[in-house]
Amino acid sequence: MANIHDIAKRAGVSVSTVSRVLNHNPYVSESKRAAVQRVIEELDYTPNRSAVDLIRRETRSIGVIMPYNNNQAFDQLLHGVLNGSVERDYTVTVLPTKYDAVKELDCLNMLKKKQLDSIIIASRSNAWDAIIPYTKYGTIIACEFTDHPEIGCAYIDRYGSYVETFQLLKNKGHSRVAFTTARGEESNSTQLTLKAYRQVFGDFLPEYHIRDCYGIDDGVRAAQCLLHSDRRPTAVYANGDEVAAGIYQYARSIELAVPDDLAIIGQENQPIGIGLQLSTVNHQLVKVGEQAFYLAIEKSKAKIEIPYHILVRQSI
Amino acid sequence: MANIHDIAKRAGVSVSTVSRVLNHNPYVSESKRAAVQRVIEELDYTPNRSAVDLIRRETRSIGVIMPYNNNQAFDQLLHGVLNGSVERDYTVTVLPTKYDAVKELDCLNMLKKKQLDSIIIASRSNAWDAIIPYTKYGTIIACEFTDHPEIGCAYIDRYGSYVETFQLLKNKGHSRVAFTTARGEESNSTQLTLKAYRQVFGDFLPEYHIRDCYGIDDGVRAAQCLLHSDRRPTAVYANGDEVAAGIYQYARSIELAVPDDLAIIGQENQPIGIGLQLSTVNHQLVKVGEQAFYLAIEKSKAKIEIPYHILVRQSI
DNA sequence: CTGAAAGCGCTAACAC
DNA sequence: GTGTTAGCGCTTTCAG
Repeated sequence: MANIHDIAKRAGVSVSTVSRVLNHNPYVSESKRAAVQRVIEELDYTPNRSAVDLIRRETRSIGVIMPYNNNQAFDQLLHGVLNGSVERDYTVTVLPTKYDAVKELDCLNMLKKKQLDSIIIASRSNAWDAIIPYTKYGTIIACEFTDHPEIGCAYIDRYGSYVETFQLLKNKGHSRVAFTTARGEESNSTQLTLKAYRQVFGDFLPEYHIRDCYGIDDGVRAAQCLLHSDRRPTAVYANGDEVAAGIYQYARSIELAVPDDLAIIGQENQPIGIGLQLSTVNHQLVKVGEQAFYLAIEKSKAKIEIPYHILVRQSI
Repeated sequence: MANIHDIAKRAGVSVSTVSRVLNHNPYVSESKRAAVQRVIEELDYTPNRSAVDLIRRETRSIGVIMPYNNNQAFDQLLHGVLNGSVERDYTVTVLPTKYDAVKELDCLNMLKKKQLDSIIIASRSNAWDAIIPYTKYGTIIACEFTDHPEIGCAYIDRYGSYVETFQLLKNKGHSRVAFTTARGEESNSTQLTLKAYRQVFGDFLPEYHIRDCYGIDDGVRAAQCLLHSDRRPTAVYANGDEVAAGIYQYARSIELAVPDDLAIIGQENQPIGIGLQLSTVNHQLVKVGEQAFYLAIEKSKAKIEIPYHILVRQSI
């Protein structure tokens, strides 16, 4: 493969001139520019990206830390990041961690290797204290709120969203309200869900909290646990529309009417919920991803809140 | 940031020795190795990845070309690729093209820039003739069969799968069979679907082919077109379980019984189909992705077929 | 075992 | 405008 010297020699100019035409530097005569351009095409030359990155000290590529990629919510987020990357000609690398804290740190270390300019954390396992030191090596953007000054945030007011949703259910006369979460108390979302629940309803039966919910099948499992209880809940707030769909389906299968016997509301406005006419709260994760991307490339430490919308359809 | 020279100086050795310990070269005395190691920790040193890539002439990172990331099928494939990458310590970059042929070529060009060692094509817009030239710069793996000797393939026998599915429907007594596809004739899958259909049923009513189907809502739309026709189909083969779910739902909403009034079979064994007990043909896209990954890192040009499975559940 | 030295391919002062 | 030159941070002969 030809390099910049080959081009220079063949075009009868210096490497600086070649570099200048490559980088659209205006201080090149039209004749030399044309000559260089011609040779570039003749030799089918393309600059070596590693060499450019090395000397420029940046890669124009960013990473997205997410536990899984086969998850609707993370996928929406990634979609937003990709939208931005296409727009601004960045490259995005997906960094799956499966919630392994050590692996997560390895990913952050790519900043130090100068392999990535910045990293967007869709969800994390490490405490902020363990993450902060890496801000020394590159930009770190969180998709949740944290007041640490070194971290830019594109976040949703989850606590507000959860409180508002539970309040909505309460206003509709529900007092026995169950809910599902993905992870347990180690998760920020779960913590906020619990806090919001207590804020609205006070204490709750532990059996009203179903964990490890990700997809439809988990929703079915949740419904099985919930709907045969003596104190069957009259409403459930699911942590995603797929989970909500599973609950819906199981409820229907045992002849419960939605929303009369059981009100259901999900999250993220996913396709399946649209189809089933399930109410949902749309956290606009695609927008969160887009915003996170822009914060990342601007090396911003701003805290940007993305508004959420509660969509009331047939299921509550 | 410290570099290899700083480490060498401070440890009282040459850069070669530092490089050796970095790369676990056995020809280093224990004492020097220890000294170097200590300084590396003292100075919190990590090798610069661009410099390493530049001189090694490889990046240990691969790209995945896919039109969208918010698509269940591509997502499964990507998931497989990521599985492999975690295992073998590679990095994966997602290259969304939105089926823009020019953008697709730009992505392939990352091989030439030496930014990526190889590229997996999940779905393409360009003809093979336009793609082949890039094999000169790196490994290209396809997730479909092509007999070109320069391209490694991890593929499913789609034609066989489609024929078998249509035949299954025919054996069950269906003669009015409709089907959905994502893209039109420019797509390989669509072409094979049409070919398989003709093989089993001979010619068909154009109205039995619904295009642009990706999610549940497209399934609903397809059902609306299909189910009010004079020659209403008695079965439909959907190009994904989400689409199948949309069809299922609409059918139920107009009081059609599944499978008695309408048989439905989807593809990819997606969560929604499991929930709805829809029959499906599982093309094992995660395995396709994993296999594609291994072909990529081994720079293999092998053609590996991944078996598919027809899962008969309640809907046919 | 160890070190000197020659690059990898490119950018960016700096001098003309 | 243009060329010379000094790196960027690393690996890898090649001698010793």
